[in-house]
Amino acid sequence: MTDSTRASARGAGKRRRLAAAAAAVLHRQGAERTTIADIAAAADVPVGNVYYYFKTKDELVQAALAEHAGNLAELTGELGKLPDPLRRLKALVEAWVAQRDVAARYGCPTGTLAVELDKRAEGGLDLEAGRVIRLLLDWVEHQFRDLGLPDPEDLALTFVGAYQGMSLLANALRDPEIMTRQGARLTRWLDSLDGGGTGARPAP
Amino acid sequence: MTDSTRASARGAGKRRRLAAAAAAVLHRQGAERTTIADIAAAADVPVGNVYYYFKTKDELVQAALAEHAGNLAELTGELGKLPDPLRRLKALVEAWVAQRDVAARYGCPTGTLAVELDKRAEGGLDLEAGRVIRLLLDWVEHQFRDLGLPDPEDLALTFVGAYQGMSLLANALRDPEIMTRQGARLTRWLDSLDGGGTGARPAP
DNA sequence: GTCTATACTAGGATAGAC
DNA sequence: GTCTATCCTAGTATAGAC
Repeated sequence: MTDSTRASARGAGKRRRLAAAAAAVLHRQGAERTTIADIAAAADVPVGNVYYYFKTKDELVQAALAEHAGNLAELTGELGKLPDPLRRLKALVEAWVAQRDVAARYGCPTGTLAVELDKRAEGGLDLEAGRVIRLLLDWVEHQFRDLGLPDPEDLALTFVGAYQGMSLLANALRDPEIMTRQGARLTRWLDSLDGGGTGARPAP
Repeated sequence: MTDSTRASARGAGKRRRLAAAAAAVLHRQGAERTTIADIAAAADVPVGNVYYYFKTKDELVQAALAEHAGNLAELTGELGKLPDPLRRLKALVEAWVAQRDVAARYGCPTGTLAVELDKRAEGGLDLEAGRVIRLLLDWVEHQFRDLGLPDPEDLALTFVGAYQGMSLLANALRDPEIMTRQGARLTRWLDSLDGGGTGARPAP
C-alpha cells in the first residue's frame, strides 16, 4: 500500500464520518439551523477541512440523503429475508414503532428533510428527499403486489402516508404513544387486507 | 372618533396585514428562509416599521400560527352548520382535496410549520404549531364521538394523520393527484366506519 | 405612529500556509 | 491532504429623525 492510498483510505473514512454526522445532525437540528461547524464537530473533523470533502453545504445535505437511502436499503434487505410479504410489511411497522421516541422528538428523518428541502429551491435539492421516499414507496408497493392486492400503488401511498402522518403528529405533540397506537392500527389494517380475500376493503 | 383611535385603527390594519402576510409567506418559503423584509414587502409595509408591531421575528411566526388557528376555526364553524357529523368530516376531506395544488407545492401550512418549529427550540415556539393541530384533532374527535364510534381519539389521530401524510407525500413528490386519490380513500373509510355499525372495522 | 440608516452577528465560503 | 485566518454576505434588530 502506497502513501497515497493510505491517505485516500483515511480521507474516505473522514468523508464517511462527515456523511453519517450530517445525517444525524440534520435530523436533530434541521437543515437550516445546522452549520458546517456543527457537522464537523459531530464528525470530529476540523471545520476548515470539511470543504476538502464537500465543496458546499448542499453537498453535505445530499450526502445525508444518500445515507438515509443506504439505511433504507439495509432495512429492506433485512426484511426481504422474511418469506411472506405481509410479514415483511408488519415487521416494517414494528421497526417504525421501535423508533417511536426518536420520531416523537425529531420526526421521520427523511420526511422532515423533505419538508425543509421543499422550501430550499435554490440548490435544486428540493426534490431529492422525495426520491428517497420514492424508494420506500416502491418497495412497499412491491409487497402489496406480491400479495395479489388491487391498486398496490395506492395501498403503498396509504401505508407510507400513514407512517409520515403518525410521525408528524407524534413529533408535533411530542407523544411517542401515538406511534404505538397508530402502529397497532396499521397492523390490523394489513391483516384485514390479507384476510379480506377480495381486497375490496375500503380502508384509507 | 379621536385621532388616536383612527391611528390605532390604521395600526391594527397594518398589524393584521402583517399577520396574514406572515402566514402566507411562511407557508411558501418556510420559517427559516423567510426574512422580515419578505413579510414586510408582502404586506406592503416598510421594513423598519414592522418592528413597531412585532418586536421579533418569533412574534411574527406566532401571529402566523394564530392566523392559521383562525382559518381553522372559520372552516370548522362552516362545517358545523351541516347537521350530520359524518357529512362534516366528508366535507372536510373535500376541502383538503380542493387545496390539492397548494398542498402539492407547499404542503399543509400548519404541518410544515410544525416540522420547522420543532427544530427551532430557542424561541420556545417548538410546541406552538402542535397546539393548532390539537385544535383540529379535538374537533375531529368530537365528530367521531357524536357518531357513537369507539376510540374517537384514535380515530381522530388516524384521520388527521392520514391528511398530514398525504400532504407530505403530495408535496415531496409534487403530485396533487395523491391528494385526490387518498382523499377518496379517506371518504370510503368514513363510510365503512359509519356503515359498519359495530365500528369494529380495523382500518388504520 | 412612520420610516431611514446603520450597528451587529452568524455563518458560508475561500486563500493560502503547512 | 490538513488546518488557520479571513473575507463577505445576509439578515435581525435598534437608534433616532421626522
